[in-house]
Amino acid sequence: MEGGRPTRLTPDDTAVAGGRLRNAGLRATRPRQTVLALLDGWAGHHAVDDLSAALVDLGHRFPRQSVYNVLDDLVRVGLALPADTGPGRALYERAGDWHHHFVCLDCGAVMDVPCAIGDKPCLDAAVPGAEIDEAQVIFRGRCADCADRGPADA
Amino acid sequence: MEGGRPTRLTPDDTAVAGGRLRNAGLRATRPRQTVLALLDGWAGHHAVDDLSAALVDLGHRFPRQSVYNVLDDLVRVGLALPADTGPGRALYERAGDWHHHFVCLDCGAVMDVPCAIGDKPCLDAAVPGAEIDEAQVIFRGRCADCADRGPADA
DNA sequence: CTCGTTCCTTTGACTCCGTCCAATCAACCC
DNA sequence: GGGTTGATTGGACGGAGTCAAAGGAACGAG
Repeated sequence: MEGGRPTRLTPDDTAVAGGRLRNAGLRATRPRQTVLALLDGWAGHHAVDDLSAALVDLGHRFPRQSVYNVLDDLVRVGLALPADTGPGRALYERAGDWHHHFVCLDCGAVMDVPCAIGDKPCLDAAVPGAEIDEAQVIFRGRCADCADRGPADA
Repeated sequence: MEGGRPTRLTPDDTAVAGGRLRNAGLRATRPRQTVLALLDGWAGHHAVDDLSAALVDLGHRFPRQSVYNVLDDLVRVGLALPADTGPGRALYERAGDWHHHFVCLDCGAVMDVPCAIGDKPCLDAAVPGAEIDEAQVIFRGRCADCADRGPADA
């Protein structure tokens, strides 16, 4: 799997992240650069706590609130995406093609599902008068690993 | 809208609910009968706290945990549905036709969106080896009321 | 009807995620 | 290199959901 959790962030990484931030109209502060660089090098879906822990491992300790602030900003300008997987703690992922998510009911794994359309909104709904921005699909079931392990046990 | 919050629960209501519980393989305990009767007579999507408050108004005070337990059981046997609307507090609704949800980004209103198929899974996904039980769609945008109130203000 | 087993309910405290607020500090513009 | 604007920080708060243990109720058998 490409994009495993980065083991270090080079000055280049943060510099690139800074440019992208400024391009998006955001100030290139250290927390933002760091979080964005981390997210860019780390595929998958990550809870705020996981991101915080990863940052600590990389030598950057930020308060919880800073991570929340940064993620809110990144989502607002489209540099990060909130990964909809239903109730529970929020997950974030780096920006990319519009896609959906499959959630395993057994092990909780989350994986991307390519969207047939690739842009949003990719489905239409019969809601009179409403403006639909996006249609997010959550597939639920049992992933290949769990399906192999047994018909329906715990 | 039919099915506004019930103002009372008759002995008949709870008796009927008891029968449905036993049919589903559950013991017909008082909390279960009461919650199920309330849910059946109350269309829409309700948070656990809202249900608790409604129960108090009806003269039934149950601990939070009892409501959680009952809802878990009802969902497990298919007498209630968790209404997927993304991160945040969990919403529940009475069982019925399989459908999706539209969430207004401005006012937070949740409304049902009929599913074209009406059964699950209503969409397919390219997840090799996985068993897909359901595909839940969350539409996001601005509801008719909010769209009328202004182009894109707060 | 009564007993007994099994399952459910209840109680309280606890954990975790996310938010609010005020004060300090840094980034960008000139 | 200052000044202004905006972001970061830290502590405290609230709310949703969970865990474990003890008491109580529902159903079936006798």
